[in-house]
Amino acid sequence: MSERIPEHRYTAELAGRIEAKWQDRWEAEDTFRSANPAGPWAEPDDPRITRGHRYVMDMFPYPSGAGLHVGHPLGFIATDVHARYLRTTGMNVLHTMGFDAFGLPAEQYAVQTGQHPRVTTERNMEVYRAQLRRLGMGHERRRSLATMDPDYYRWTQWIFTQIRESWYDPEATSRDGRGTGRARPISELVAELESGERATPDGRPWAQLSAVERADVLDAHRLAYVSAAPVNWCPGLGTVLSNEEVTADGKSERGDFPVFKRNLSQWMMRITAYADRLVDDLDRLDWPEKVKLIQRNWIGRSTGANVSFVVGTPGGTRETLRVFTTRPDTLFGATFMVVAPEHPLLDSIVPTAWPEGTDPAWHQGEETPLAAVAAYQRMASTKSDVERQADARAKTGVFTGAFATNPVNGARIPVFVADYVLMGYGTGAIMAVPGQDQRDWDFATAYRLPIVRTVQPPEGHPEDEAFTGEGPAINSANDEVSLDGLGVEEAKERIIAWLAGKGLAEPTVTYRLRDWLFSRQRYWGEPFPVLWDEDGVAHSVPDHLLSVELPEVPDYSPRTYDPEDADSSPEAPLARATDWVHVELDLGDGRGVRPFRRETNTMPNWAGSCWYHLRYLDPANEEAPVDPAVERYWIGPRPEPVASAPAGATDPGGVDLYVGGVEHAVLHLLYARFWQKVLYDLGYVSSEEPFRRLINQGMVEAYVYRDARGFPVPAAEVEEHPSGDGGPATYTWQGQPVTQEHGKMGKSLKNVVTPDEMCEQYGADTFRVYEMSMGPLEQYRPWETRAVVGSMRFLQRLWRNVVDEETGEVTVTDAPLDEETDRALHRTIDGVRADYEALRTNTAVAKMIELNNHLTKLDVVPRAAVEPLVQMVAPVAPHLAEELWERLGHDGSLTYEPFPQADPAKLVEDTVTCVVQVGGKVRDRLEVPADIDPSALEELALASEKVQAFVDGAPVRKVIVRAPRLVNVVV
RNA sequence: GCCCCCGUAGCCCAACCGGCAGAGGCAGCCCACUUAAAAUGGGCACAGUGCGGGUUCGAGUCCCGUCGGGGGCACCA
Repeated sequence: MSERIPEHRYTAELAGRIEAKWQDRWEAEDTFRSANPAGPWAEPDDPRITRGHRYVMDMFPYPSGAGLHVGHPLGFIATDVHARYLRTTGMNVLHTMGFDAFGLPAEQYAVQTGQHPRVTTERNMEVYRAQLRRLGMGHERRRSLATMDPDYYRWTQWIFTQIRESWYDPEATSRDGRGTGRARPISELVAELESGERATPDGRPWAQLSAVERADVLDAHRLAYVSAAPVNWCPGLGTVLSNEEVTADGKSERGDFPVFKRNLSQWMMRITAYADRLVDDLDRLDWPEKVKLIQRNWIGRSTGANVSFVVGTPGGTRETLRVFTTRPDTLFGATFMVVAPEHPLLDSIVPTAWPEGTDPAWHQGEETPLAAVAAYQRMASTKSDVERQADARAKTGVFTGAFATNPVNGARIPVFVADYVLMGYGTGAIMAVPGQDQRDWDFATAYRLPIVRTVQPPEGHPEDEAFTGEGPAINSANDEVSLDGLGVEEAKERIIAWLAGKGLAEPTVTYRLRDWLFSRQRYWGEPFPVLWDEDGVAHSVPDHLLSVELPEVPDYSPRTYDPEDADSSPEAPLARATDWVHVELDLGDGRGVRPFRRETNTMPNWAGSCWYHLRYLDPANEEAPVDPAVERYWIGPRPEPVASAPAGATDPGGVDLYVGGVEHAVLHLLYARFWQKVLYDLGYVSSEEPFRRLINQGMVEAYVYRDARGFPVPAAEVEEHPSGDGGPATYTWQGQPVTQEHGKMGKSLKNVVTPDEMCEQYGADTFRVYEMSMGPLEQYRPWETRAVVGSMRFLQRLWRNVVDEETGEVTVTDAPLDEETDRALHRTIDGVRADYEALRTNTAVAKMIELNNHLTKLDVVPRAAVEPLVQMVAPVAPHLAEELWERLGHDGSLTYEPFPQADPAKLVEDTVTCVVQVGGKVRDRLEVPADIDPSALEELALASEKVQAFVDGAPVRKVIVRAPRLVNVVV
């Protein structure tokens, strides 16, 4: 250490000592402990219980082997600052941190290093814990959890069992009595089937069904069930994936491997049963509109009607072809129909020969329709979804040889098969209305099919395009009903009513959302609490036998394949643990000890994060995932709905503040909402939503510097050369010019900066202040190490305002504040409180710097000003604040010291500067009493010499007075 | 193709209900301290709000168009 640096200067080194001291102290004193009203940790007498409560939460991290870079803690610091602020208001504040320890990244890292995932994950968690501790996080340690702990996943498995042992009854009254639709125990369904109150699918009495048949009936209702269906198979990851985990271009979200559709038997969760509530309840949440929109798009609710068409078969019988349409009003314009290549009706309606007189262009060069359809199906089946989308422009298809009858006009219309119709949406069949749908128009043009407009396009609408807009119906009448002249909405209502009267249509809602594929063929996840008996019937593991612990296996790495090998099949690593798989158990169902085979799939990593917000509340509870009274206290509905909620909405409950990245807009946030609603329906929780308020923190980006070849160069070694004339700066690396751009922070871009480096060079408090003053929490912002020094200087000045750098003596005076300082102090308190309240930490820091700079200019710093400042700084720079607080002569932590109060009397100025405008332009400024009368002010303004000069004798048309700040003279 | 968000000093960002464009920080320049440099402290300068219209007494703020950046959905019937 250089002897010229004053001994008691606030350097990184001193900051480091202070920070370690207070971190030890907080831990030893359990400073951040919050109180529970009930459950194993009940402390109902804690005075905070009745003073209000706040639950502040972060999306917990994956403990990856790479550790944290400076971008990761941004949200964590923001919630820590907010939670620390809230504690100064006397409230009971819950803020903790856990780990999303299961899942692909942890497993892949373990595979790379050749060690058990538990070992590497434990180690990574230790690194994370140390890094977060070093940043001064006020997390409540006893509430921490990791999803891989058997004590935790015991309850994940328990919840799975609840979901599997339930079914969705759309007729049941909802729990709040305001609507219909609720999950109910499967036992109630069994009772209905047993008593005959509800008929079995084929009408036989329940008692006559075999065990397997009964299981099939129940599986059709269970909220977690096994189904054989086309799923996303990702050979590169060796597992199947949910729709949410596949990107729009058909790659795995993690790893970017190709994904193929394979028909496989997999576990599903019936999230579609909750589609309506998942959409509707978004209105009751205080979430970014963007995230709500993403969820609405993903669920993709669309209302319309199913309409039945009659199709003749080669055997002379008639089949019904049902289509889904959002535009039943255009039915008179339906001139052909299209079914998806996978449509089951194709087996029965395709004739052996082409009908007389059909256009040879429809035959695709095939001798018979059977051959043409088979060839087309073959072609379509070899194309992946991605390829089908890539060919989106060119419409292909073949005539099936079959004709349907348009129910409104009896027209005989041809049925085509084409891959622009998807089996997975609606009914897999459409009525094609080329006049009002551009895709149908394109197809009709290519196949020379008739086009009838049934909505009048406006003038100037191109002749060769479909018209999809609003307009009066035309060409839409038969003997019984006419739509002509009606608008789209009225026309829809009238035609549906007419069709419904004949049993040909019913209003229908369809969704883009599919059921959630819930099984994975990986090792590092929660085992399913499911046993298969010798008949192939699945049974839930009884609750008292949970948890079903992950077995040790000789090789836990999954079997992965050539990423392009679409024909490979998943193979669960747990299947290799044969001793674990085969068990003999008594399920307590009266059938005694029987042999079972354990389910060998594991849950996706989303399972653990679906309910961790509940477990944080009551982590030591061994009777339930969470004590109901504890849940109700912390996250139960509040009396007032959120501000953005529509009239009449009630508060759904949930975490008071949840902060995390927007990348979980679907996935985690959708899945967690679904589980919460099931648990709510079953009566285990009082809150209908997990997260009442959500904020997406922005990403910390970093500058990327590239050389002439375009390769990134180490950002830390780049030199900046400001241009003399105020223009943009230039940059060099080792003397050669390099270009600057924004990018992510990452190893390959050579621009990673870690929080550990920042603590080393500046201290954790400086790092926290810098991150919080870079801009609004939601915003993306570039990291700039050079700029961190500004935050350091602020804390240094604050230190110096209290402590003599040479002697270490406290230098504050007990003299009263001068008027200016007093006003500045109260203005700052008022502003900073509001900023903390609204999570505008960047402007809070600016206000504190301003006050501190003012104090710096005084000869001696008054205690009465600097003590409140230290308190205000505490949420962002907690260690420094604690240290100064102690040196100022206080005992104990200032964590719970009440936030300073602004005196309203000191916020109002005696005199203010009034701006006088002439024609909207500022022409004069007047010092006036703050409570000046508007007419007196007007008089004063008009009397101003400068105003007189600009008015220049012109007649004054109007004077706008906004006392006391503004007068505008209009001439 | 459709939808959403964002454009303010060289850079990161403030600006409440439409009312003086600037709170704070970085970089720059000057000064003090220093043998010198760094660090530190003090001071100074810098934009009329991407662009074009409109509403208004008055627009960074509201409306329309346009350009640029970011994101979501996409043969969804």
